Amino acid sequence: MIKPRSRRGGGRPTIADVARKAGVGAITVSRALREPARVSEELRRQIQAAVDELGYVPDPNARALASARAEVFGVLVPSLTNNVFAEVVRGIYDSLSASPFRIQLGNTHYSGLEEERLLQVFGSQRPAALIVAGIDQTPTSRKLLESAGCPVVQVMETGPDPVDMMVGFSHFDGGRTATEHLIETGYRRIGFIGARMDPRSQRRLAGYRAAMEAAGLFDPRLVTTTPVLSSVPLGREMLRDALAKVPTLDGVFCNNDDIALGVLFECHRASIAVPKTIGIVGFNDLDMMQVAFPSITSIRTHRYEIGRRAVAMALAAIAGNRPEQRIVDLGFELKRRESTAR
Amino acid sequence: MIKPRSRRGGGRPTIADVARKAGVGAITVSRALREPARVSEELRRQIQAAVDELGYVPDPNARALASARAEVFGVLVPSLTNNVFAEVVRGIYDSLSASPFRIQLGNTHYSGLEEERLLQVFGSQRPAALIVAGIDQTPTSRKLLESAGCPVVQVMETGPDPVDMMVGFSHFDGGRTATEHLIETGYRRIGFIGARMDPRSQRRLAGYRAAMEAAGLFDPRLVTTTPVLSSVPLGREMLRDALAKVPTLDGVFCNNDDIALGVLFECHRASIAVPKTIGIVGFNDLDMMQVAFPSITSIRTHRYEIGRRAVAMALAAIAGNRPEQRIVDLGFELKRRESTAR
DNA sequence: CAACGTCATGGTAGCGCTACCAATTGCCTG
DNA sequence: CAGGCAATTGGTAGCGCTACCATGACGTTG
Repeated sequence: MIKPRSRRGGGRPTIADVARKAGVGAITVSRALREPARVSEELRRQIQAAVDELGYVPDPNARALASARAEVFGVLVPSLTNNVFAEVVRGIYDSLSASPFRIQLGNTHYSGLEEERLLQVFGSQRPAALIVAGIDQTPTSRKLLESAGCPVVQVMETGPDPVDMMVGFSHFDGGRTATEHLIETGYRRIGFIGARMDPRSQRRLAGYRAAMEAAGLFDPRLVTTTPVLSSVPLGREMLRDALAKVPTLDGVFCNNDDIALGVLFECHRASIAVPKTIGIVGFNDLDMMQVAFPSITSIRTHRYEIGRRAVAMALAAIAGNRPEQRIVDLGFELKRRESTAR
Repeated sequence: MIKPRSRRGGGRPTIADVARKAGVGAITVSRALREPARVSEELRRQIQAAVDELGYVPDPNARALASARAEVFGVLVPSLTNNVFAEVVRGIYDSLSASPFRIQLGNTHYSGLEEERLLQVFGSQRPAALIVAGIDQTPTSRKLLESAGCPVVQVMETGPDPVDMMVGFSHFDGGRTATEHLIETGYRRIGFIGARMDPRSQRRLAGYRAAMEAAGLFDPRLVTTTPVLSSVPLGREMLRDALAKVPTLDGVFCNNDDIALGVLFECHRASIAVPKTIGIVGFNDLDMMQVAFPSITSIRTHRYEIGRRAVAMALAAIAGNRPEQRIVDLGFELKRRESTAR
C-alpha cells in the first residue's frame, strides 16, 4: 500500500533515482553536480550517464530549501519600459546567462513603498545577491537590504554611503557638464526641462543649477518640471510651456533623450531653428540621438556596462573575494552634435 | 546538544514559531494564510497577531517544495530592450503585482536553442503558468511546454495551433493593411524595409507581398532586409540601401517604428520630401510616432493589453475555469498620419 | 435518537535536496 | 610499522512547508 513516488511530484526523476541507477549515494550525485572536483572521474561519468538517461534536472526549490540559499539574483528597477533601465537589465541578464543563477526582476514604479514590498518578497527567498536601482532607499528598505544576508549592489548612481557596493556615475556632474557645454557654446537663456523628476533627475537639475549660477545665468523661470512619466510627446508639450514662460529661451538641457527628441520635433513644427535659435542637449545618449536630424548632443551613459559590472561585483562577493573597490564610478561622456553646433 | 533552530536558517521565524505563539497547530497557520475562509474568525485574528509580531514571511521555497507548485509565472521574450516586448512585460507585471505570483523573466535573444534551455530551467521550478512570445517554438520547446503541467499562453501572435492559449494579432494582416494603405494613397514603388526578420517580421513581409501582388506592383528588388537587430540608425542605412537599388522608390513600409524613424531622419538629411516624394508607414505605433515631424503613419498594436490578457487567461485557468475562447485576437489599427498624407 | 454529513482543527509524513558528521581507503611520515 | 592525514564516499537528519488523513464537536435527518 506504499506508493512512495507518484504521490505528489509529477513523477519526475529525483536525485535518489539517479543515485540508484548509478549505484552510488544520493549525496555523491549532489556533489558530482555541484563540485565535480570532489568526485572521482569514474563515478562522475557514471552519474552523468544516469542523469542524461533519466533526464534529471535538479529541483531548485528543494535545493534552495536545503541549502538556505536560492540561486537567484533579485533585481529592482523603477521602470521596465524606460530604455535606460532596460539596458541595465540587459547587461545583467547577459552576464548571468551562463551562470546557474536565475533572475527575479521587480518593478517598483518609482515608489518607495512598492520597493519595500518587493524587497520583503525577494528577501524571503534568500537570494544570492540583490541589485537595486538608485541610492535613495527608504530607511525600511535600507534595513531590509542590510539584513538580506547577501551582496547588495546599488546601481545607476554613485554616492557617499553604500549599503554594500555601488556602480554608477554622478548625475549632478552630468547635469553640470551638459549645461556648461551650452554656456560655453554661447547660449544664455538656457532652460531645464524635466519629466518624472526622480532623485536622479533632481540631481541633474542641481548640476544644471550649479552651472547656471556659476555663470550668473540662473533664473528660476527657466526651470520647467513635471512629475508625469517622461515620453517623447511630453517633451513637445513641455517645450511649449517653457517658451510660453520664457519666449527668449535659446537653449534647453533635457532631463533625458525622450524629452529632447520631443523638443526637437516641436522645434521643427514651430519652425524654430536648431541649433541656431535654440540649442538642445539630452541625457543618456540613446542610439537615435546620433541619427536624429539634426543630431542631438547628449550625455552618454554606460548603462549596459553598469549592469555587467554590478553582476561581476556581486559574483566576486559571492565567491568570497569582495572587490576592494566598493564604489565604481563609470562616468559619462559629453557627445557634441549638431543640436548645439553653432 | 540539540540546537534545532539556528543551525542553518538565518534564525528567521518559521511557521512553527507562529503556531506556538498563537497556540495553534502549524497546519492551521498555513491554512489561515492561504485559505482564510477555512479558519475561524478568532483563530485567524490570533494568528495574524502572531505573524505581525514575529514579522513572519512564508518561505516560498519550502512552500513550492511541499506543494509541488511554485507561485511563479515564467515569461519568455526574445528581447528586453525592444520597446514592444517591454510593453507586454509591463502589462504582465502590472496584472500580477497584486497577486502572490512572482515573475521569472527570460530573454531568449531570438534563439530557439536559448528558448529550449530557459524552458528547461523554468520547468524545473514547476511554475504556475508560462507565457512565451511567438508561435514558432522548436519541436523540443513545444514538447517542454506541453509537458509543463501548467497553463501556457503564447503571446504577440495568433495562429492555428496553440499549445494551450494564445493572445495576439495577425502580423500578416497588419503588413497587408499597411501596404494597402500606401497603395490606396497613390504610392506605387513601395519598398519593404525590415531588420531582424524574426518570424513576425516575416509574416508582415508576407502581408506586404500579398498586397503588392494583388495590386500588380510586387518587385523583389523593392524588398530590403537584414538579420541585424533593429535600431533607428539602422533604418537610416537601410533607406540608403533601398534607394541605391531602386531610386524611384516612392514609399516604404517599415518592419517597425525604429526603422521608420531612421528612415524619416534620412529623408530629412537627404532633403527627400515626406510624404510628397516618399510615404512612410511604421509598425507598432510607439508614442513618438504621433509627434514626429511629420507624424508617422503606423499600425497600432495593443502590447500592454496583450500582457494583461495573457495573465488574465492564465489566472483563470489556474483557478480552474479555463476561458472558453482559447485564442484571443486583439487586432490592430491603422493610424493615418502626415507621413502618408498626400 | 442512531446514523450521518459538515466544519474546524491537528498530527504525521513526506516534498527533494544538502549540511554535517562519520567511515573507509590508501599513502606518507618518523 | 604505528600514527596521521588527505581523498573519496555515504548515512542521517533536517530545511519549512503542505497533502493527506484523523479527530472531535456539532447539527440534521428520517
